[in-house]
Amino acid sequence: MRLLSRSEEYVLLAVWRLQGNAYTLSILDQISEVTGYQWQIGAIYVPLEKLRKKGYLKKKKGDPTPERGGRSKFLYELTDLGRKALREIKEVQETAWAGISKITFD
Amino acid sequence: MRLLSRSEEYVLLAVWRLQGNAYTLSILDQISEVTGYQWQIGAIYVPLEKLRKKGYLKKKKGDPTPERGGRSKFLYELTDLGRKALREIKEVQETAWAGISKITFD
DNA sequence: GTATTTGTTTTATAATATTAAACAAATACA
DNA sequence: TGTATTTGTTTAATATTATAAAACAAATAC
Repeated sequence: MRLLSRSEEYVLLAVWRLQGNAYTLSILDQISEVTGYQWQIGAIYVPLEKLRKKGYLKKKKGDPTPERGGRSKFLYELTDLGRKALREIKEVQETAWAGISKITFD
Repeated sequence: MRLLSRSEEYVLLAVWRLQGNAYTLSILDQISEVTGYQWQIGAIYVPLEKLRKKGYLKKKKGDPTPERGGRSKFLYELTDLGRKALREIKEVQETAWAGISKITFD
């Protein structure tokens, strides 16, 4: 049983955080904001598709009536499996980081 | 500016945690324990060397007097740069995960 | 001096990440 | 209409990381 890759983790987290407004570009911006540097779109698209195929994300066509130009979005949302995967990686990370405090770093 | 890869992160953390007894095999065991599945040695050795080359880890020959058979270890320890890298990835992760609670998952 | 133990290093392959560009569909407005 | 603009998705080429298995090295014991 392998861990989620780092980009998979961040994509799932961004989808969770964007609640109902998660699509390729908004996910990209979310992750760039959170990590502090600009991610490229391929870094999102590939794991997105992978997560969908694994059943962690559900993809559906967005509203067909955008207010300005531009094609319609594909929105993503977490499935139960996706939530479970997040829960698991969170636990692993808490174990890995347990005990590390600011003091440790001085 | 890129993030540490996941294996780099876990190797740094293991070295920190093993304080003075961090060498390839003990790091491998630490990470396997923390993540809950058996890692292979190549998954450690490569990032170890990379972290050393980046100046995050210092490598030194272990005591030349092991008690039983077996060659002597190479011990690793964190440098200031390594501690800084850990601090940074910790901050990114705290930002990424901020607000996620048990309730969110129910 | 050779078997056993402990540990490091290499190599081949698979999976992920990165970058850049191509492609698609919607609106606006001449 | 029809073409420019905007917003968004998808593909493709390359580089970097991860995985697995095996080879290599150095120490002790007897």
